[in-house]
Amino acid sequence: MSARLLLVEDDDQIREVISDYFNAKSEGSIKITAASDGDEGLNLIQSDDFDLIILDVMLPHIDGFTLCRRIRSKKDVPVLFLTARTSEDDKLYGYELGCDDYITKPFSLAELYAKVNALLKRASGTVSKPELVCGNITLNPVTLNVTACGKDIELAPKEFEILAYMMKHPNWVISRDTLLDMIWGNDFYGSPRIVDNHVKKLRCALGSAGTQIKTVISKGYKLTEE
Amino acid sequence: MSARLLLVEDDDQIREVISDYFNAKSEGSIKITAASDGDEGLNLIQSDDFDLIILDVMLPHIDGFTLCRRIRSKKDVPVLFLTARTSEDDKLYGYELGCDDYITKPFSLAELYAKVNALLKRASGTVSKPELVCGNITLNPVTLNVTACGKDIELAPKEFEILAYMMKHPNWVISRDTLLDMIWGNDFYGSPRIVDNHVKKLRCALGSAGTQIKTVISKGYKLTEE
DNA sequence: AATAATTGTAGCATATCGGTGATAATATTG
DNA sequence: CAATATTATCACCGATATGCTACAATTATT
Repeated sequence: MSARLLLVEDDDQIREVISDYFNAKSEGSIKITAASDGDEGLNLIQSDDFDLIILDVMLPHIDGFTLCRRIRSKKDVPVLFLTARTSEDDKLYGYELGCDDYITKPFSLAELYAKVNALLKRASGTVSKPELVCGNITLNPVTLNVTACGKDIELAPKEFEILAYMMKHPNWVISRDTLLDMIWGNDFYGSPRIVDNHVKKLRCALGSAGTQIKTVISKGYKLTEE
Repeated sequence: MSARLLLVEDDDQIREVISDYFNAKSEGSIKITAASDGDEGLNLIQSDDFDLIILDVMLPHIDGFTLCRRIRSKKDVPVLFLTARTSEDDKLYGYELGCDDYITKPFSLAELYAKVNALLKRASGTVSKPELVCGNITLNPVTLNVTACGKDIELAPKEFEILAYMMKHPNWVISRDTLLDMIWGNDFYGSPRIVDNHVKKLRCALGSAGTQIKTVISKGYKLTEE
């Protein structure tokens, strides 16, 4: 899958960091064009086609939401907002996000990358069913796709179900018994150690994102964003 | 299920967006009445019955927590706070939530909708335990997460149980024997000094919030809000 | 039916936790 | 201030929980 992104961001440093990261991580399959202000961004949108636009809410001269509306009047392209937490909360939450999404600063590049991939996939698909995202992992309950660090992952059924349950309850400490109840059902009378086993395989399958599954001794497991 | 909601929020736009969303989504089964300031809200509460109140913490003239206390003096109705993240965190933590909950901006309308439904269900049903808060410490009996000064804390089982017991009885002086009974059970015949040991580790784990556990000489321990 | 993939079991290695006792530090009492 | 009682802290080792591996049993696929 190849995609073209437009990044509208006034801070030179951030622009560069994001561009570099995406170039390296996607190995060229994602191409980023950068604009430093709204006008430049609008011009690029008219002359080029993009699959996704990353938009800083705080831009000089024009704010991201206004720019977004202008973009929408020309093209129907998904927008991912970059926003600082306090200052733009109110506007953001009054804004009808539609099929868009937002990410609040500070954020990790990996997180941004994961979210972008999720949005791209969502946009290319049919329905805009919300995708579960937790740190570097995404799980789509409709398409049943799982990605870790932007890459597609194949999971065995049990592994998938465990991950899905955890993704629905991020940061919850989930006991082995709970998992046995929810996934195996009431008619399973084996040892809870079986959960360990599948969790182990799940961690492996997730690669470096496997560390997001934390063990909480004597309690169970917990899926975290890091 | 049909429910009446009161929304107290000064921003016209937000009020409208929320009202519209709930009307559309619930297909009329949830009726929202909106108030733009605290006084109007109080009047409505006296004249009407509501199943849930959504309260912006930042209101002109009066803050949400104060308003909430006044509401409580009249009616025992669950309250959902809307709060921006950084600015109101401290107050929120110090506030005894009771059967209430809060949601931080920015949030999606779907998220708010889900939370409201959860609260309504909880209120109509029996009980679902809310998060315990004491000073800078929070403990969620459902997710088993513990935070101190806003940061997630990892606790060993015994430490967790001791803290949980104390959080359920803030400001009580709890004897070592009581803790031994409640946590170790009747089949423990060692020395009560063991409690000291775990309390020590607990204090360490809590970092600067560890000072909230006070020793009451010859009596036991006490968890305070400072 | 044969093969492959997945699931469940068992056991050992390893990390973490819990309890003990001694000693230091602190508070209380006379 | 000295004597006493109470609590804090530490290091140690046994107990417990988890990670990991290999293999058997089951199920799905061809």
